[in-house]
Amino acid sequence: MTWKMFGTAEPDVLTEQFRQCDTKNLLLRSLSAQDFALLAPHLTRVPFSIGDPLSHAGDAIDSLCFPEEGIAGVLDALDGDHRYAVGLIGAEGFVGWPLLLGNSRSPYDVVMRAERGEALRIAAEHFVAAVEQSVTLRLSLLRFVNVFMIQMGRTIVSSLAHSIERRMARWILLYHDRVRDDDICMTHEEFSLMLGVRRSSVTDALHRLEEERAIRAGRGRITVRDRAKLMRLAADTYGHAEAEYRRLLGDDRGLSLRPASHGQDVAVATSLG
Amino acid sequence: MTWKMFGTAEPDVLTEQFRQCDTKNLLLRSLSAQDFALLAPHLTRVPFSIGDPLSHAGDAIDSLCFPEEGIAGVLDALDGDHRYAVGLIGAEGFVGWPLLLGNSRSPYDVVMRAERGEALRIAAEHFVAAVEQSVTLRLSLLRFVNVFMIQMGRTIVSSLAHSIERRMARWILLYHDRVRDDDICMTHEEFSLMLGVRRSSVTDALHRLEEERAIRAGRGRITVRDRAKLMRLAADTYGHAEAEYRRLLGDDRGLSLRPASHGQDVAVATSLG
DNA sequence: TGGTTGCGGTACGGAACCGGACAGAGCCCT
DNA sequence: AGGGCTCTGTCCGGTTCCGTACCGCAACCA
Repeated sequence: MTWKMFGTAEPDVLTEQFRQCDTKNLLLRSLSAQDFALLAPHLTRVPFSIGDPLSHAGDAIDSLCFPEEGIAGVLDALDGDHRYAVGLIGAEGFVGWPLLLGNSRSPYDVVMRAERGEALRIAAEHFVAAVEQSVTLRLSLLRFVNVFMIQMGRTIVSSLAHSIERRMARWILLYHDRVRDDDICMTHEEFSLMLGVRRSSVTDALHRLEEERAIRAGRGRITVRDRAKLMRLAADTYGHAEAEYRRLLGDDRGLSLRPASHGQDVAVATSLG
Repeated sequence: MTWKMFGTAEPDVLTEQFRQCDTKNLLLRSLSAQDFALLAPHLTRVPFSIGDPLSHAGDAIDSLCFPEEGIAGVLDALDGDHRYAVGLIGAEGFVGWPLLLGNSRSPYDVVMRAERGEALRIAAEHFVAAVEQSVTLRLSLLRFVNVFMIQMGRTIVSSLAHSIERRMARWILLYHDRVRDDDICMTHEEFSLMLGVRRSSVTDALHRLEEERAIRAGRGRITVRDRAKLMRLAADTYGHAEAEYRRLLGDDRGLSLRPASHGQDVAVATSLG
């Protein structure tokens, strides 16, 4: 009797109606009941595999996704060869925000970066109709856009000012915030492409983080071992955007990203129970 | 009988009423007459000197600025020491967008980066009231926010992928787009702080650009000499955000940033005549 | 006119990181 | 068990860029 019953196939939208407590997307859960009701009739749960595109740079945005499980990497490309990560989006946000900003075409590639992802999808026309009806709905979604901009700003300054090791610590934390357990499924090669560094530089940086006992590295997997130490290593590259998220979208609604101290995501776990 | 009559002191808001053709801010000019009328009664023209803050990180946003002359540098700080540029805003946009995104506090320092700046200022409460009244007004402003996000994304990938020389070419173009003549007033020291590189690296990069005859360098000033060559040197770090601006806010209203080819800003000049 | 200050040019050693390459180690498939 | 593949660990020289320092020059001011 959990949401899993909707999981695999795409059901006829009209026959299913999501309840707000059925979704694991924090942004949707933070909405008022009325605002959620504007979106709910048009939501469809869809599965994603690693590498699946959620949106493609230059294409028209015909639907938006509210991730429930997994991580969406937002990538910008230079002339089509390498693609670099400008940010990450998980269950705390949504993909397709340019539509909210009056741009019907996606400026970025957005790609599922976890082996098993799930998202609630809504068609663009229904989305636009809903946000035009409700000021508060629009505001909640725009607040997430604001937080994402802050995350991008941090990406800029950390890439300008800090070593690969510190930036790695930051990205691992960004991933860790958005997965259930402590495992991050990603190869050094994928990390290197997203961070814009050499593959073996990733290897070296991970070794140093491992020596510090902050993580454990396996083949195609990184396990967070000491989150507090990672945060110390990431220093001021991490935490600002997350605090803004809590301030703007979290506090008064009992939601949060993974809490500052190490541990399971209590807020989500209890509110799901 | 030009707008200059309003220039120096701050006049009593109620006694002056801007006409749309009186402003040099491209965003305001692109609005419909009705949308402009919502803002106009509350606009005040204010002068800025180099270094003047338009907004301070963490502070409440009590007013917004639509630049007419000069350039606003958007800076993010790490723990208070160095500040790094994440983007530039001139007459094509406005400062204070977080308010539009449901955030009443500025995430960034915004500082005037030209010796003589001017902007139309509006109090936050009047701004909010106006954008809540008009969907089209809100959309135009949000479109600018969208373009600014794209500019930030480009800042990320260029800082990850490209040499100082190329990134310098990009920033010079970003400045050049936003000033009337071909002179950019900035010391190597200021450039180095904003780009997050060593001061003498700026000197070296400028020398190389000068050898290519793309610019001329003077004391505290850089003069654009061959814009086309600068664009070739900047490669794909420049042009994407600008094209999006034209697509979303320019084409159908006869506005544009400095055109792709070398020359004076014809569109603005003629529409002002 | 001469001092003061800030800006620009230059130099040097060292650190970080790159590009490329290669070998071993883990994993899957047959 | 063995073959093939991907991922990881490691090494090389070379380059970019940093940190620092020093000096000359321009602008400003008394």
